[in-house]
Amino acid sequence: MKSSPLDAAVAAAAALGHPARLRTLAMLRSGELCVCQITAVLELAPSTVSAHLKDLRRAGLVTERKAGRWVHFGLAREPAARAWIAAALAAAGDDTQLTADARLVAALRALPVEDLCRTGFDRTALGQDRAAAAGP
Amino acid sequence: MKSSPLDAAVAAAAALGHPARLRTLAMLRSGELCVCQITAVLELAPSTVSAHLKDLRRAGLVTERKAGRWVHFGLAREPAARAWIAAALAAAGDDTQLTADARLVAALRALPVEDLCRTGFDRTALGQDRAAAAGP
DNA sequence: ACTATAATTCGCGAGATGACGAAATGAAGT
DNA sequence: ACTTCATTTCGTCATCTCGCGAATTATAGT
Repeated sequence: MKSSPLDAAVAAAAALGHPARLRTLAMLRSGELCVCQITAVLELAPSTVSAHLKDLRRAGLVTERKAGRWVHFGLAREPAARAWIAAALAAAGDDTQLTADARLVAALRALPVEDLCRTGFDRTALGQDRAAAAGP
Repeated sequence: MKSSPLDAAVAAAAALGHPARLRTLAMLRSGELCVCQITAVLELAPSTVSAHLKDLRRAGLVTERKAGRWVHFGLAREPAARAWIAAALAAAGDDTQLTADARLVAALRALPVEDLCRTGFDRTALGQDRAAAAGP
């Protein structure tokens, strides 16, 4: 397997060239997330999200950490990866979609992971107090 | 027109996610080039190169300047574009393909454009002093 | 006008990509 | 062992991408 620097750069750029993957990277800025959390935000099938995360990992943009039943993903810490992500997110800037995702992620983090993965996430509860969302 | 910052970033990344387009951007670091010059280096059909350049232009990574019969392309000067290109070329680093392309471009620039576009470029003319370095 | 030619557009075929649901995998909890 | 459930893998389908050659457009020179 010969993977030239050019191929690596092309792979990284291609991985960034999809809204779901770019949104995922933006979400991970606030810390690690498990697949079900990312799935809840993107509103895609779990298998689809898993495939996207696989792409990001193969491009070296993301790290994978298995913790029991869940798999947590985080931003890769290699300089090349950080440069790519910085460039991409600087270009995306203050996109409304990304900021909405970030808000949703913040709400998600306040919930126990188990509840989220089981039931999905009720997006209508966002505007209100988080305690209400944690209720019945 | 519905072009969010996220869409723009995705488009830019997708444009970078192809070896021919990334090689083109690398070539343009040394200055403007016309389509036939880029075609000579990439060794693709003119229609294919034209399509790639269209992609790069629509992504805002490249500028187009018509000068008589020829169309000259150069790197876009917008900050966002420069950031993308810098990130990509830093990641590609000192790729052998890119350096070979750069050498070929240098030779091309020494020729009058008319001769090049007419006959294509005889790559064996480079062979005298460069074939050993370029490999078989 | 006429020709030559740089470049683009068009149409097509082959292959890659992205979405999904169903089934398989693997780690906890009972 | 059995069940539960988060995640992945697999099969499939629709769509997009990339390459080419042929036809078209546009500009320069005669």
